[in-house]
Amino acid sequence: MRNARHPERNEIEVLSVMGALSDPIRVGLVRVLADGRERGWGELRAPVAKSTLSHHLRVLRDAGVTRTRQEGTRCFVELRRDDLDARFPGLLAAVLTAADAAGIGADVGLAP
Amino acid sequence: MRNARHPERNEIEVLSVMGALSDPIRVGLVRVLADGRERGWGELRAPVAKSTLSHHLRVLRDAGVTRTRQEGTRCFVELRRDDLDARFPGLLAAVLTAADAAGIGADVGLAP
DNA sequence: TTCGTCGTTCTACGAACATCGAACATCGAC
DNA sequence: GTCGATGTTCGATGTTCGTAGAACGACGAA
Repeated sequence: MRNARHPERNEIEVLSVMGALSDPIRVGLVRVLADGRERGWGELRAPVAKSTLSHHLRVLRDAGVTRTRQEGTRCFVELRRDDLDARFPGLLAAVLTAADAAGIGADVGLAP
Repeated sequence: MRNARHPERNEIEVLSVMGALSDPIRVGLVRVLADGRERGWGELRAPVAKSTLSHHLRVLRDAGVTRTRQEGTRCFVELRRDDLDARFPGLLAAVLTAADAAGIGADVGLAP
């Protein structure tokens, strides 16, 4: 959003990323974004209130996991895969594989 | 830990592991154990009270990150590297590399 | 301008967490 | 049996987290 603080690639901290990826909703969001496509905020579906979804997206953004871009009145979210892979090689892939196998965050998805 | 519950390899959950590895003290403990050697409880040094250290070791154990063995009145702790690598390939290595580079948990060590 | 949409922020609350000191249980040594 | 060492557990405390609803600010459309 407006005061969005996206950490630079070399400012991304592993503890923050681990913390961000220890919640099922947030892992679900990452899974949805894992195809590399940018998604509109309103496209995202999660079993939580709007304010809670905003909170989770903020945690991901602050940790450096996602990037949020504002365009007019709406936002687009994207996974910072390149930055994460460069900084923590193998981490994202490991989490995605495990989450996929366990079905974690399966209740997070996209609008029909 | 007489009632120590060590999850089986296939019971280890990625969210629990991520949560366990999102605290600097616990990451420091994992770094100390990363050489694969089993360590005595009393050998471990961390800037927290004994009860707090016990708590952190329990979190790691419950998550399946470490294994605790009791021998008489003392305990020995060990990293479950094989199980973690088998279940979440690349995860532990990624975290250890990042933690090492950032000096996370550097205040955790071994008795002289 | 007025209205409605979009997403954030504020406020609040219960749950979970990190922390400590004290009390406890267990075991080996004397 | 008694003592000391070793970890765990309990109780308390302050903090952080996940959650929701309400209010807000920014923008586009009518």
